[in-house]
Amino acid sequence: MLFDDPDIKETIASVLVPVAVPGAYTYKVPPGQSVVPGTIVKVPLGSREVIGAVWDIEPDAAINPNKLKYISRVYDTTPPLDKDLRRFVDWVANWTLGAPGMVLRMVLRSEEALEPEAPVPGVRRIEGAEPERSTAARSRVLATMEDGFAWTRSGLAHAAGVSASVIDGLLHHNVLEAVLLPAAPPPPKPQLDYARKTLTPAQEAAVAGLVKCFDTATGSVSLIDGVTGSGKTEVYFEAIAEALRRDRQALVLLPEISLTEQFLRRFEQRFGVYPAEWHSEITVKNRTRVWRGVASGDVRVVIGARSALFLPFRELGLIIVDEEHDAAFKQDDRVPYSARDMAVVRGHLSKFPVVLASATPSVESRVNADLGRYELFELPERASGADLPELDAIDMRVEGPERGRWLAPRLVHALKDTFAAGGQSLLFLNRRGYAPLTLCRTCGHRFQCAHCSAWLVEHRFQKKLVCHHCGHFEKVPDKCPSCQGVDTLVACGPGVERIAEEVSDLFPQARTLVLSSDLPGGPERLKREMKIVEEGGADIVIGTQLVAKGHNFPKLKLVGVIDADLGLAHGDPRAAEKTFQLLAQVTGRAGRVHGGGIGLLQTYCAEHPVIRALLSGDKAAFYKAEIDARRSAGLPPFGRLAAVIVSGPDKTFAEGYARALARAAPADQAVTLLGPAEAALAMVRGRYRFRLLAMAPRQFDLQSYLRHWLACGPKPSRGLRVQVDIDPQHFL
DNA sequence: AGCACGCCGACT
DNA sequence: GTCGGCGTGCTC
Repeated sequence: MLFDDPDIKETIASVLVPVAVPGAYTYKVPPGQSVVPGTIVKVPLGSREVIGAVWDIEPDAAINPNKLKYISRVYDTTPPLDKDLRRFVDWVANWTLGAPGMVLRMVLRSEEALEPEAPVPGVRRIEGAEPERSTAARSRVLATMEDGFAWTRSGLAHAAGVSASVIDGLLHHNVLEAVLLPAAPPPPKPQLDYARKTLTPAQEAAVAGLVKCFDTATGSVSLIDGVTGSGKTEVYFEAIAEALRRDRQALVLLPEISLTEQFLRRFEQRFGVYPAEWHSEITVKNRTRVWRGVASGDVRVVIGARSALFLPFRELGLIIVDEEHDAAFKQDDRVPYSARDMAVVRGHLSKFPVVLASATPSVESRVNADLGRYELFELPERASGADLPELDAIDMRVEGPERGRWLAPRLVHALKDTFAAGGQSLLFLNRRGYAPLTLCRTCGHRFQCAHCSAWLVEHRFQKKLVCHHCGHFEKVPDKCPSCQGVDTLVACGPGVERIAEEVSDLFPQARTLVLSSDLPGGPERLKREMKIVEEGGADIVIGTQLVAKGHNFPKLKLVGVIDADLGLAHGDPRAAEKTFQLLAQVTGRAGRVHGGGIGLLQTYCAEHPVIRALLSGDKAAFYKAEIDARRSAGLPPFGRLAAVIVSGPDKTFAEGYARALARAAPADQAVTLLGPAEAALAMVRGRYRFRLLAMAPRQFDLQSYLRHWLACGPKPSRGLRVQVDIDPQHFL
């Protein structure tokens, strides 16, 4: 036999397996089979079989040849992963200090897609055959089939307006026969000139600039900074059209699944077809279809969540990251990566343009634009010509409401006027529940979470006290657990439920609606209510941060922010930035379509740079203040870096890596290497911008510092975890 | 004794 | 990431 011949050396290949091991494993290639780098294979690993990809066909001499196993299957109908994608996987693994196999796992997320496409079962008329007994339903089916073509069972039932059992009956009586239809045809291609909109001069300029980026042989990054309603989407569409014109695929990354739906619709209006959709909640069938289509090139445009960045595009030529400042682009579990940053990397490796867009860019992107690393396109006006909302602060120390009320008189007046004029108002308060703190007026007892030190938030609708940190909840007791006093508990401070109470008190005739993620009815009800608001079926809406993005509210005239300072006081070094982004987003919704919007911010510190920048509309002032503030706080000035936490048994490797990073970093990147205990302290003091993912269970010091953190956050797990939060721009 | 659970190393 | 081995501690 061929492979017994000692003269013929067996071919071996290194294969990346989807497990957390540092590198590729070596396998023997079965005789008669051939693989190339990128070929997807199935290999035995321990007691199971896993999907992996050939990473290298160089023999690795270090492994005992007797230990080598055979590749058990070669997926030769699936195109091998191309060089750029393999480099990208390695790059991300290297950046996140993760195992390359774990990154590859994100690419191979649809095992079904590797099987050759199965033909679809269908039915066809047997020529000349007539049913013994004809019924109305049967005749409708036969009439529908007049053209002689084969149909799918459910498609035919639907078209003829009968149930599938009628078809089964006809099959049984040999009037129809079962046939196999060729698999679904590729999806229709977007039509470049289907409905091109007239663009404003600013939009045209941005489009022209982006089109030029396609000629940059090295790839480039652009930042579109456009106010809410400035028509960023129309600009993306023209960039996408350019990519398609150049026979390249395009990818649009959105931070949240809930935003995809309206994006899909708008894409359809522009290009006449729906783009492919990719996120964790699509069905297995669609997932398979999109994965295959992207790899074959049949799918030209994908709209997706961060995981879409790892799809095996055949000829990707553009990535657009919408709402680039959004923290949802960061993945915290498994491989911790920032999809926005890794999109920049993927574009760099494959030399195509990447577009970051936001009405409130992150500080690091703004700095990159200021330094000329990114092209900057500004869209300062609304595309509809509507004015930006007029914003004003209500200083609660001067014109606050009476005790026990939360809406300042001026805001109440504005609500009254807006309601009288038939406009819609939104009261924004980023605090779920009725009241953030409950205490006993007799003994001062405060309700605290048993698992962490956070206050318990009263939820009056649900009659519960809930910890918003870890999810713990208990029933609202009828007497104080400390002094046994009856009816002594008082709610302190407002939550959306309490604001709603005040609103129905003040405006009993108005249609009010609370939008908060924790209300009974779940996501479906929320979706319905969003729609009601969209259609103008509510006069006063009280909402938490989920009203900040997504749906467009055309009738919205007034936005009142209840506690504009909320979030500014926290230790989070990004607090100012996050607050600015959130408030700019939510107030930007007022008068978005028809203009004439008003925003009122209730605040206790009207001089805060965030509030001042919001009121003046001078974004540049905000960014300047923020960069200065970080500098004087000893934080890395450009919002890019921060710290590398090293913990776990394999410290040597991570420390070596961290030192190399520190050495390679330019002078403006204060890379700091912290041991676990220092890291814990630094985090408690809010000195560094990093997140803790997990840590080795044996790090006692760290655990005692962070008991609270651990009680609420991710479970400790063994092994090495390192979080690097550094802009990769310098390392490209 | 029997097994549930957590820890840990191995996986080519 | 997943499996299997092993020790600990608790229950039918």
